[in-house]
Amino acid sequence: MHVLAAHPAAAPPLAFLAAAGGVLDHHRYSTKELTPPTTTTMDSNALRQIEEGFRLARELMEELPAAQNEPAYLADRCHGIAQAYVAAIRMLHPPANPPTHFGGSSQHDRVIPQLDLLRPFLSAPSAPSSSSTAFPHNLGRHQLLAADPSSFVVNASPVVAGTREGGERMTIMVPTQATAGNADQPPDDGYTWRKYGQKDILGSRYPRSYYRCTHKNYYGCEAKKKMQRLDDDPFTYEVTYCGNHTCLTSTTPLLTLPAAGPATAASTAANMLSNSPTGGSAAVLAAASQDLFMAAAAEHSAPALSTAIQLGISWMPSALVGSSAGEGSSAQVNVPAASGRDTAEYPVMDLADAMFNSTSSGGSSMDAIFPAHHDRRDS
DNA sequence: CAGATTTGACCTAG
DNA sequence: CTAGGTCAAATCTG
Repeated sequence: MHVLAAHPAAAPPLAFLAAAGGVLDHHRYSTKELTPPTTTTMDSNALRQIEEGFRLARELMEELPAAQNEPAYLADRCHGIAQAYVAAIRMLHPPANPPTHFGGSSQHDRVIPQLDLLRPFLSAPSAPSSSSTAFPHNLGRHQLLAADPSSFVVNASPVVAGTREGGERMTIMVPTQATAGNADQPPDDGYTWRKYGQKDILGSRYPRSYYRCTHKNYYGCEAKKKMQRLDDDPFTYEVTYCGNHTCLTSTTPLLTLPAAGPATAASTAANMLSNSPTGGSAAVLAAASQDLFMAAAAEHSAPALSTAIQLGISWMPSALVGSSAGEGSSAQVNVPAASGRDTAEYPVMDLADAMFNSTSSGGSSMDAIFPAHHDRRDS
């Protein structure tokens, strides 16, 4: 089964939109190209579990304003939601039926412990209080999800700074993850980057690293970022994003789903949970959880899908929006002006990461998948 | 072996 | 000329 994914050029990841204030344009994120659920024969119990998860998430959304200062309560509620989905995962993808993709054995036992990683987000004191906070729209979702929202600082609004190329540039401060083991890396931002240079910067203790989108050669994606540790805080990276992603990477290229089984997309998302290559990463968990919403919705019905979009991308990031709901909701996302691929239908499934980030068996899959764009010029 | 990273050389705006 | 940004060959890695 193929999910063809016409894709907007620079549309922000869904979770990011929600994180930035729950802004979601349902027209932009049309569901028309979803895989029809009619061909699946999902276990009705699993469906009920998914619906239960949606219901709990909806309740939590409604309670959020009142309960925002009750981290323990929120954590419990989230745990309940998570358990509903975990139950669905188990039904859809029992251990006795190991995945054929993402190359691994079932490790569902890891799911629940990973979910606990969400707790720090829920108990985070508050979101950045600046009412002028603006997020880079080309920022991948994982970064927002991975970073402690209390320390996630957008250092500058979109600027046309004195860079050589001009254009949009946004700088954010991203804390390293103390629990991530490898403190040399800031949280994954959901896109795949290729380092193309490193430079010692005058007056800076740490070198600056230059990255471009891994898929530049396939999509002509001009997105770039620079990362540099702060002199006075080595545990914080200053990340400057330049340009928008025009690739299909973070938010769904076309792909081949696992061929068999009643639970294709959902189980794929489940596999992301189970077989995350960066195992234990809250960012990956969050992404996978989001994708689970999307996947479940894709296999459900259109109305449920709408709900899934609203809930699936909202309930977790809302924790990141934080207690200053009023101010937080004022954060605006500068969705790029619609043009060309910007207006394409936005697929809800987000399995690209699974392909590009979660499997090493792809080999020359890019050639097979994107032959028309194969204009690579460098190694 | 393909793709990612490293790193010195090169380019260019100021 | 200098510093920041990019290129590309060498090297590493899975």
